[in-house]
Formats: sequence, C-alpha cells, structure tokens
Amino acid sequence: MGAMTKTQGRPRGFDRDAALERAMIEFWSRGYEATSIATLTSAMGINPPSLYAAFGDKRKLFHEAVERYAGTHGMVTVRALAEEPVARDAMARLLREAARVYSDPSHPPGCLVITAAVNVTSEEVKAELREGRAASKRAFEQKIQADVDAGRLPPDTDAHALATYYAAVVQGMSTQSCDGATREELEQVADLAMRAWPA
Amino acid sequence: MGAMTKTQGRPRGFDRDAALERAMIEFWSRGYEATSIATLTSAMGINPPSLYAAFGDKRKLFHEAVERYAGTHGMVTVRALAEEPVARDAMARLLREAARVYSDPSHPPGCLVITAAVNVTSEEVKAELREGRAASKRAFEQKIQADVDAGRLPPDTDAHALATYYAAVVQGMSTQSCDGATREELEQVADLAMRAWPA
DNA sequence: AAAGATCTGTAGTGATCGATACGAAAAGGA
DNA sequence: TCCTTTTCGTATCGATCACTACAGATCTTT
Repeated sequence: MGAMTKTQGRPRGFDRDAALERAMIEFWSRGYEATSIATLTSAMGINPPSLYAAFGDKRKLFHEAVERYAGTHGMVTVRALAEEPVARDAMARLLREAARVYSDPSHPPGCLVITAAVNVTSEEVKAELREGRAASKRAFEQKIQADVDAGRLPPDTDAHALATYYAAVVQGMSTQSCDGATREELEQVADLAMRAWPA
Repeated sequence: MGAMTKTQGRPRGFDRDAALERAMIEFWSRGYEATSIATLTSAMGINPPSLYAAFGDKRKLFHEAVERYAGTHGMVTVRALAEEPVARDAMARLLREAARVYSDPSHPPGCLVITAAVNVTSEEVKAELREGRAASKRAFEQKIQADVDAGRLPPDTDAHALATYYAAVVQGMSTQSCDGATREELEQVADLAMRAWPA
C-alpha cells in the first residue's frame, strides 16, 4: 500500500512539488478568490483535470500552498522566536527578518498568511489563515510572558497588549510592502517599533 | 438645465443617498470584488437597472462609496491632524480615534480605504485606494515635519520614517480589528505606538 | 501480447459574474 | 387628453467561475 514507490498506470507528467510552488506564488500574489483555476493551471503548466487529480480541489490546493508557505518563507519569523533566548532579541530579529522577506523582490510582497484571505467569501478559508495569525500572536505573548516570569521584563508588563501591538506592526509592515515600501523603510519601521519595548 | 429642480419623467422610486450608504457598507464589509451586483441590489433594495441608471456602473458606485466614506467615517482621523496644533497630540488622538471607530460595532470593522481593495484584480480600483493611503501618509509626514521645523521635535527626526511607521501601525490596527480585536486592545496598541515618538 | 490502472487534453457542465433589452408604469408639458 | 421623458421590474445577455465526463495515451501486471 503506502510503501509502494512505483504504482501502476500512466505516470504523472509534471513535477507535483514544482506545480505546488507555482500555485503558492499565485495565491500569495493575488489572494485565494482572485486566483482562478485558469490562472493556476496556466502558472502550473497543467490542465484542470491534472490539478484536480493531484490536489483534490481549489480549497485543498490552497491548504497545501499555505502549509508550504509556513514551512518555507513563513519559517523565518517563527525561527526568530525559537532561536533567540531573550524575548527582546527575538522580537527585534523577527521584525528585521520581516522587513527583509516582505520586500524581497524574488517573490510577491508581504505575507501570504496576512493578505491571501482578505475579502474572501469562504469562511473556511478566512478561518484557516486567521488561526495562523492567532497562533503567531499567541507565540509572541508566550515569548514575552516567559521573560516577564524570568524577571527579564518588569512584572507589570502586559504581555497580551504587547503581543497585540507587535502583531499589528507586522501586519502593517506587510500592508506597507504591498503598497511599495522599500526594505530600508520597513527596517526603519521595525527599529521604531522596538522603542515600545518595556523599560 | 442644472438649475432645474423638477425634471420630467417618472420620479426615482428610492432614496439615492440611502442606497449609496447601503452600498458603502457592503463594500466596506466584503471588499470591491467580493461584493456582487446581486449583493448590492439586495442591500440597496433596488433592481440592477435602477443601480446602473443612478450610479453608472459598479466601478463608479464604488468611487462614490469611497468618497462618502472619506467624507464621513474617514473624516475623524483627518480631523485629528487638522485640529490638533501639536503633531504629537494629533497622532495620539488619531490613533485613539482609529481604535474607537475601527472597533465600532455599528458598522463593519477596520478601514474601508485600507481593506476594500486588497486582493482586487482591477488595477484602477487598487490605485484609487492606494492613493488615499499615500495621501494619509503624506499628511502624517507633513504634520511631523512642521513640528521639526518649528523646533518642537529634534532636528534629526526622520519625518518620513516616522510617518511610514504610524501608517503601518494604523493599517495593522485595521487588520487586527478585522480579526476581532476589541476597542481596549486597539487602544493599548495606540498607546504603545506612541512610545516610538521622538525625545 | 492482453488486461487493468492512472494520467492526459478536449470540451464541456450548471452557476454566477457584470451589465442590458424591453415594455409597462408614472411623472410633466402640450 | 395625448406626447415625451424617465424609471420600473422581468428576463435575459455573453463571459467567466469551479469543476468534470470522456476517450485516447502510457504505464505496470499478468
């Protein structure tokens, strides 16, 4: 069953992983609803039946594209929280990384998780990305609260408010990059945002 | 001609202004492309031919809705810059006002100018709202630079960077409110954002 | 070589998109 | 009372949406 590496029948004529990469770029650039099946098949270099056979439907393809984004481009911010032991260093690095990747001209601007489901009708699709953003915000709060508990931050620090603030800054940076902000401008935003850090 | 107040022919059977208000709410809530003519006519209580006779087409109706928004709900932030003589007071008031109106449950969350053209295909529509955001950002920068010139802010203050930062914060607050942030949370974001103010 | 399984491109499905043709209805001007 | 003008509701238009039926092509298995 699952251990079989060669299956009978005509083999797939395209690279599934490369096609998913193209689909992710399209969703990232245009958002979920504005990216039509015709747009996707054209970008992926395949026909609709191949898309549906390989990915199920548009909704499932989007889900895989989000997972792919989270495992690649979206990883840099998560890594900042995981690798930096001190919350302040983690947040400063996260903002600088965001400034860099949001303005990287080798792919669409901004963050897929923040923008791709805006103005989308499907509540299911909106909920999927909203949960992703909520998870990031919770990670911010936990990272901050950990340093409050460790005495590295004042005991009266409001971790929830601070996490909401930095979540808003990151989302604002994403929107600014979609409006054409340069890396330098985003880095200035990142530096200014760190002035709100306690004590 | 234009002075005529009574024109011959069957009179319009609906309130044009009230219908425009309903259309604005729909665009605000769902964005430009996700708001269909069927959605609009249903909300406005009219049929498609009445909409097209009174407003031209969907694009022109959206333009009028944006103008209406700018003249009503969008005015509160502009007024903060106009009425407060000191830039710091103006920005603090603008952020507090944004926290209040973005979370006002009597209308859709967030800011129409920030969200309604996200993931929209029409470059024309995107450009219209982008220009609105750019105008706000320029107003921020001018307000800040005026206080630098007046000596109320340090001479090395980077008005452009600061304006970009506050534009990002406002856009982030709009996104947060669409994700369900409360007025209290947004007010905390506003207060934290003011910690970045110079000196 | 024959059979079974899977992928491929062509060519569609019904639903919905923005936008309209058309005739009946309702007003003012003659 | 007609005639003109404008708006009204009904019933569409072609284009595009996500999605798929179908038959030929290409593989493994027997």
